[in-house]
Amino acid sequence: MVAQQTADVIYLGSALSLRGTRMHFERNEEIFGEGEASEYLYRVVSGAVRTMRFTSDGRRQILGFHLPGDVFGVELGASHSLTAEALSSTEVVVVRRSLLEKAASEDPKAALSWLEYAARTLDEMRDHALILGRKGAGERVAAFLLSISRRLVHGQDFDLPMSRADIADYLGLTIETVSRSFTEMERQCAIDLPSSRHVVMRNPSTLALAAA
Amino acid sequence: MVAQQTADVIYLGSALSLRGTRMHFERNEEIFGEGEASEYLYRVVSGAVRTMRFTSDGRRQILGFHLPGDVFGVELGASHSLTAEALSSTEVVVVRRSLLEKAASEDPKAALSWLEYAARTLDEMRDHALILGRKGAGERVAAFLLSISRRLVHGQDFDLPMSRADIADYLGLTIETVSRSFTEMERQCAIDLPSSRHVVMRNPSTLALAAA
DNA sequence: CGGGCGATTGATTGCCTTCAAACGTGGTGG
DNA sequence: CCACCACGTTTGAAGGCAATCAATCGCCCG
Repeated sequence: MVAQQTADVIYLGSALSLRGTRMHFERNEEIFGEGEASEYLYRVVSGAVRTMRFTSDGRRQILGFHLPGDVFGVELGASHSLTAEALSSTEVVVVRRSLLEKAASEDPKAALSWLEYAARTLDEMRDHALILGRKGAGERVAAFLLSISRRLVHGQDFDLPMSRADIADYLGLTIETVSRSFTEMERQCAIDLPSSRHVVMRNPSTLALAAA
Repeated sequence: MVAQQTADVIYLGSALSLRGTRMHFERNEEIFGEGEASEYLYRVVSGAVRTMRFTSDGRRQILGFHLPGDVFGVELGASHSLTAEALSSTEVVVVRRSLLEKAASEDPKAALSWLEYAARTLDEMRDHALILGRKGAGERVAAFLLSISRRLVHGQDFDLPMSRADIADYLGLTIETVSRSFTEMERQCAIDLPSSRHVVMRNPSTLALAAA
């Protein structure tokens, strides 16, 4: 089907698209590991992915969540600088890294599109550093919910693709603190939690205020 | 002098160099502000620079320190996404942004060099996010000292170009906690502090251990 | 010599973590 | 179909680490 093929493309920046093929990963399956040769870049079709880095003693910092439509795993160096795992059963499009390199080395527009993607990623990481360095637990969780709900576009309720542990490791908190923040926001009528993964945005402005 | 002119070049990545001119900034002087049109990119000749972002209520997160030789202020978008200030009397080379854009749009090698720079910056920011999200005060300060000493290349002692407040806002801590961490490391004979800005690395391996 | 600012040190508070237990839900096997 | 188990989540209690509040120190400059 044409529609199917249209979906199997990775758009990087505004002027670079690459045709790829489908792959599937199960929940918690590693897509690539830190230090591994980077053979492919990826786009999430369905499901979700976490990318992360570890301290020498095993503490985990999740650096990004990748939702349907998002591109991840793009490396300039020979090996991956992050580890990526599927949050749930996940469908991705993969494109050989060599195709990207070829396009970028032949066409400045392609290279600039790649750069566009890198710049956006960097900007997001800087915002995250601001959150990690200077915000309290409630502010972090509120900002997280706003960010995820915005990215999942739907109306005012959505399903979180990740566990409390994942959220905690993304926000530099513990599972318990994340859980308590959720409970507190429910008490303030900012959100509803009909189940632990399902969030209803009852009062986004309260949430925005809490995110400072 | 030829030597002087050689210094007035910004090297971005491995294959892109741009000739620029000198500018001078005083201590705490703003070099550019978040949201301002980005007209130039910069390289530190002498002195040092901090780049930072603020929360809506004014808390500051320093995202990077830029030491002699370092490039900063490179933007892809029309405006700066950070604020930059001189840490002390600072000499920089500035290059018009349009020159970079022209080079990158004409030559894929130039664009890839720019990308190389962006990728390195992103990688550093990810490491910093790991520190901010998952490390304790002592670990943060130890990692900071190791990083700065490595970048200042000299032997085993050096002058910190930034205040305790700057270090605190970089590491997501308070002035007092940074100060106490320094004192504690001195007590453990990992460093000496003949003055508050002068650090002697007495035992880098102890420091490396403390950085976990 | 005096003033001001940055750094250090001390005392106390408070937020988040840690430890612990109970709860709920989804999945499996009887 | 239901009982049971496992795992993720919530909730509670206690502790610890860094923040805050406060005072002193030391140094650079006028």
